[in-house]
Amino acid sequence: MSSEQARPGFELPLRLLFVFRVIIDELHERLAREGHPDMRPMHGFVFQAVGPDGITAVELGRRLGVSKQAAGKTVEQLERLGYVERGGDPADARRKVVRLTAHGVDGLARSARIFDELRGEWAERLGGEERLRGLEDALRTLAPGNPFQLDTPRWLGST
Amino acid sequence: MSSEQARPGFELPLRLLFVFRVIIDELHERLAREGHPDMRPMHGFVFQAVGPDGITAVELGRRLGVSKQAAGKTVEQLERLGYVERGGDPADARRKVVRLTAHGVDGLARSARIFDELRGEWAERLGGEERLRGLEDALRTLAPGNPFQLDTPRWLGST
DNA sequence: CTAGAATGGACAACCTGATTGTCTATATGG
DNA sequence: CCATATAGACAATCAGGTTGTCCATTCTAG
Repeated sequence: MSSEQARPGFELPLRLLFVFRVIIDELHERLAREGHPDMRPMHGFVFQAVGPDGITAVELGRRLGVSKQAAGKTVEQLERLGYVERGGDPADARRKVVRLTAHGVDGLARSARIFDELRGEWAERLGGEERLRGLEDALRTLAPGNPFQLDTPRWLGST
Repeated sequence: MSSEQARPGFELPLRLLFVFRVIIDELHERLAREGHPDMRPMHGFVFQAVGPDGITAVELGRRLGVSKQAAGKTVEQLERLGYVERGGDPADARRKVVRLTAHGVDGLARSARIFDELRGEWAERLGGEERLRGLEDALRTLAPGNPFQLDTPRWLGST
């Protein structure tokens, strides 16, 4: 009985990207207000990869899906911004371990807190936590894998 | 009665991006099999902007959120790949209008068809067209705007 | 009608972020 | 103990984007 007009197939992917952008923009707007105006969308992924134990440039490159040189340059920038620092590994003189500074830990913690706040707002907007869970579940159903390993940077860009 | 464990706020955005990637990868895998191995994620946006009437480099740049020079370079590449061609505008000697070639129209049509096929598969995976509509509606609720104007390329990249 | 402003396009220089290739130093395992 | 693998540094290069400049054409006020 309903009108059952077909929706175009490109709507879903466009919406997915658009909502992602809106969310990330909102996150970084709030981060900027809380003392992290230099944080960029990619930094969260890097911080996550660095983790509490630190990481080497080579391993970071692997996780992010880029060359070790590219990972090294990213680390240099983050070092300049005061988010990470590099130190030698006493157990292996070849390795230089990248670790989060206090500032980096702060940025990571604030990101997590803001994401959780935002999640509450999304749930409210959708009319309840259940709806939000339903959304997340639907997305998991469509793409069950682990969404973490992101080499996404240049994936989109390549014209 | 349910366990009600809190989900982290970063799950949703990560899932959104991940599903987007999976969808776009699937699209381009099928496009490659159908004679368009050179099409890239960005091309769809460009084709859409070019449209049936053609467009100038300046206008394309505006729509894509990049400089006219960048838009011009993109057009050069698409021209080299045989997707578009440039011709003069008899009504305005300054303008050079970019138009889709037959090959470009074919690519655009196949993209639309594949997206629609994929949409059917997603609906089935989710357990029905209604579920898919619910997903799309939820995304619209979270970010109501027009998802089209995408300057997304370097938005993510900026380290 | 015409002079000045606005527009479309081309060209050049430069920046950034990535890539590959090469080199050295250090570990590791047969 | 030597051969191989690994971590990191350095250099050259590339791709995609930006700004700045210039010219041709069109539009618009006087």
